[in-house]
Amino acid sequence: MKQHIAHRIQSALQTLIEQGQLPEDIAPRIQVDRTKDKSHGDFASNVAMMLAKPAGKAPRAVAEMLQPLLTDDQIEKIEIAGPGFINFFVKAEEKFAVVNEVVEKGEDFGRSNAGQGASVQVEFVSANPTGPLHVGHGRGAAYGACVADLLEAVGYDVAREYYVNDAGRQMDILATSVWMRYLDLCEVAVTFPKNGYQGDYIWTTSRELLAEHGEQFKRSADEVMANVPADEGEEGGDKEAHIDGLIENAKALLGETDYRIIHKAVLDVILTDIKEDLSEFGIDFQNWFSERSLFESGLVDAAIEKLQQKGLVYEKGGALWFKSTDFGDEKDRVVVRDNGIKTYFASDIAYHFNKLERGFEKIIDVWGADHHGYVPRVKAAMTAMDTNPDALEVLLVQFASLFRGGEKVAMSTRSGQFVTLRELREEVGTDAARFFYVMRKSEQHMDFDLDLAKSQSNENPVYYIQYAHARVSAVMNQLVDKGFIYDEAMGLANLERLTEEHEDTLVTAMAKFPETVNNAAMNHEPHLMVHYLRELAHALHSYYNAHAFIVDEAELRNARLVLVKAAQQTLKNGLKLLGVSAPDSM
RNA sequence: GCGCCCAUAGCUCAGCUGGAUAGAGCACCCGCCUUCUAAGCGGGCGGUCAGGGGUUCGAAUCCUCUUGGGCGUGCCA
Repeated sequence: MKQHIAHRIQSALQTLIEQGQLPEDIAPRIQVDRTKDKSHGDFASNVAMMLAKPAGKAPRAVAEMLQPLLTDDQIEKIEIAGPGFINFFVKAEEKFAVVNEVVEKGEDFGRSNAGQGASVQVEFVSANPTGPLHVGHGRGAAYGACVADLLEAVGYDVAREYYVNDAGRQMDILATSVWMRYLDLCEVAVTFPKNGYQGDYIWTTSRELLAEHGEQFKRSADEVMANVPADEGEEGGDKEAHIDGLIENAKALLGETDYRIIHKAVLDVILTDIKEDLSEFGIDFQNWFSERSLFESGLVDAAIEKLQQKGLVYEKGGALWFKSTDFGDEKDRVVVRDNGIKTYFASDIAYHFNKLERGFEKIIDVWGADHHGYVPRVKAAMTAMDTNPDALEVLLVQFASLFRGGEKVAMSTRSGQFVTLRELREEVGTDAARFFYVMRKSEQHMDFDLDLAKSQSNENPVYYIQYAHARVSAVMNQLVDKGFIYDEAMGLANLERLTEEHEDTLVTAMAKFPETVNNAAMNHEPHLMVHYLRELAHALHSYYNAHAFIVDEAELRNARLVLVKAAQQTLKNGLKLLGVSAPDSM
């Protein structure tokens, strides 16, 4: 409808230009908006005001020239109001046509082909596999999932990917932590390093290793501790040097093969847990991309080599630097450290190059906002690698703080003192968690109120929307109890019987759904869907309170029922996009 | 210091790419269940859109400065 009106205005302007009533060189952006106030009709355009100056006429005069040219069989009336707005009142039968559309399309209502099948990769969560996901990861997970689902709904070919940081020092610390626990189980007298990973999953893995491999990895305490610098807390101790010493010994004593078994064992345990956790959270990835695979397949070396050939790499202080300043970064960045270890950034160069090599037209990375400084250097690398940096869009998600009883829940990743995503789901439920995480604009800091998310009351916004959905189901049950049979065809044939104000409001809200999906998808803003659904639910609740649906007269009854069922379907489709269930009873 | 983000009702936040009288929810006050679920509905209270300047028919929205917060600024990931 919006586009239809825009076209009408376009052709009306053309006519006026041909008649010489408007200068030829005007090319306004035709803007048609939904009105906020019903007295302003259904749609309004500001073209007259935009054209006032170039046309050398008063806005209202321009509007009056346009008005007679805009009449249409879908428009009830056109008014000129305020400073020069042209207000369009759409005919009721046009407005109610959306009910037919919803009935026809069902769960596809709201979907479109705006993306035209373009392939998009959305990479999100990508938390280091060094432990279970915690609530901090939850927001990125929920947000990324919604962005991906929304893009899919508007016709993009979406691939969800989790980048597994399974290479590097943190993983070595993890593997060594497991080994130390394993040694403890073997009754070797070793002290667990201060910088090691705590947590049950470390013990679990070490027990599994012992069960499966016996004492294959057992070494004496003297061997394990040989030449290892003192740990923190001891005299002259340094926890970093200490753990690095242990890692070195672990690799030397166990050999590549056995060390890898432990490394892989703990990685498998953690990844399995993360996958299960996310799946229960309603999020499934098409691909889990291993950072290690980038090294093993030589892609990291190839990327560095490519930069070298282009003269974009130099050596300084024993390290290898990438001249990212040539591409707008603040300073050059190290890709290979003086100890020969490649940086995380080096694998990221290869990774982003590889993403585009795989044929994605657009790649989206969802990162924590604390990584925002990282964006320029990745884009610089993409340019240097002869790939288009504009193909990458980085979406930043601010942290969420948990509040319980009005108090901020203190969290630190140190020594397992954090609330896990699983605990959160168990405490507030998946629906509330998904909903709360995307309720706020992603780049906004947010306070996650546990008590509110948990509360089974009117204070909880999730229930408000779910309740509206359930209510319609309750009405349909009631219908059967009263001995009526729902007749959809009769309802659709009698939509003109729906003349109440509440019915107009409801149907108008429903008509906004497709554009809301499109808006939320294109702008990567799932919170728009949250706000929309609240509005739709409100329209339904108000209608419910004002009018009985199950009336004696069959035509009116079925017309009302088909309307509320369409509203229910719309609520369901919207909730689905947020990963929230649509219950039939509560 | 430099860079990025943010500031709207008592609280938590919307405000679509510049539009008409700045909106919700919660909290608070007043009403509505013999009628389809009251996890609901209706009404009320509540604002110098952080502050100054600018752009124009029109600014919460765009530009600029100030103030006040958050984050980043590693041969960490």
